[in-house]
Amino acid sequence: MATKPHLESAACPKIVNDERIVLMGLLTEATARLHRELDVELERSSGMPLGFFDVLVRIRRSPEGRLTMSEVAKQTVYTSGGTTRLIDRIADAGYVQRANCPSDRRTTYVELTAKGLKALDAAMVAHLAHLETHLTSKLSGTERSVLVAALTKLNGGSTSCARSEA
Amino acid sequence: MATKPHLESAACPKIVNDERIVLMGLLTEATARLHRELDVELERSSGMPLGFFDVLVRIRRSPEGRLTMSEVAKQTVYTSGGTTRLIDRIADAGYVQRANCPSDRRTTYVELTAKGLKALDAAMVAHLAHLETHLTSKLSGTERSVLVAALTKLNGGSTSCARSEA
DNA sequence: TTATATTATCTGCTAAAGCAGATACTTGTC
DNA sequence: GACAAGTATCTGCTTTAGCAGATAATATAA
Repeated sequence: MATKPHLESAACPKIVNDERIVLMGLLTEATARLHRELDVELERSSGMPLGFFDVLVRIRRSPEGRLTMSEVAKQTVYTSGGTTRLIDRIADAGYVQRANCPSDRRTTYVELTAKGLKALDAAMVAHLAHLETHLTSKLSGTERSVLVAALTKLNGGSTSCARSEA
Repeated sequence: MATKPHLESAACPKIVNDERIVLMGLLTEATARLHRELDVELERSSGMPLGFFDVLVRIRRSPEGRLTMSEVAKQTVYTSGGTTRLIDRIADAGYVQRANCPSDRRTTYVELTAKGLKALDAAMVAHLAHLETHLTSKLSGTERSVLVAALTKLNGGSTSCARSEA
């Protein structure tokens, strides 16, 4: 073995640099890196994992102040089982609580506790600074708005917020 | 208990819709969703997990046709331990092999096997079609290029490929 | 040279997340 | 009303990834 590198590809020499592949690669890499950096910093400054923060923000943003388990799952792109345990952990930390839905006994609401709201407000301040450093300050205004528009499209047009009139 | 929703936030009512928060949320959600969809489809059409594919592409794209473990870790944003096991799995599947570095006995190269190259070529065809469906067809040409530029900046300017002359 | 610091990878253990099936409830049809 | 189909959530089990420390090799300094 110890095959010398530089095997020749059957199909095409540099299809790996196809725009689509490159774009997806960049998306994956940038998001993962950002996630890593922001999680470390948020945990350090506020003691809250980024995964918790994401959920709290989405609940806070919801018109009713609460989301069903399914809605959490959809927005976070977790499976239902994953969501169950994620919410378990956030509830163990005291930030959210489950509540029954009177009209459909299958569904469970997740809502912020007073402690969760307070923790969210505190984490928000720190997190905005971290975002400024790692995300927004590195992009121009045009880039930011094109990004928002493009990512919104990718998410199917609406993302629980920030729906423009177009 | 059973606290009524709509607690009032101390800081600010709708800071959760701050552009920075929204942008990050979109990035996370879009990437996760895309990853999920593409992984399912690639696995179905080529039997290859997207995580394997990502690594194979990056090795293929490297000038030497091989990457060190550290380089794989950096590009995939995995820890060193995570990378060790990811490469173990890809090697178990027969797609890559480790090779020694003669000049530094600490470093290990990862290179494609003939089987890996073949599998990559096959998966590429299918994956490009999936990317077209879920990613590029949903965006305008301008959006795609702004995205590439912006994400490249976020990754620190160079991403092992696609460096423009600017 | 010898000691010290740094770097590259791997390992043991734990936490997190997926999958598939279970349970409980609701809806639609006859 | 009763049955079939669909939906919402949870559980058991397995895979994956992180963390922190181990090992080994290299680089730096005295």
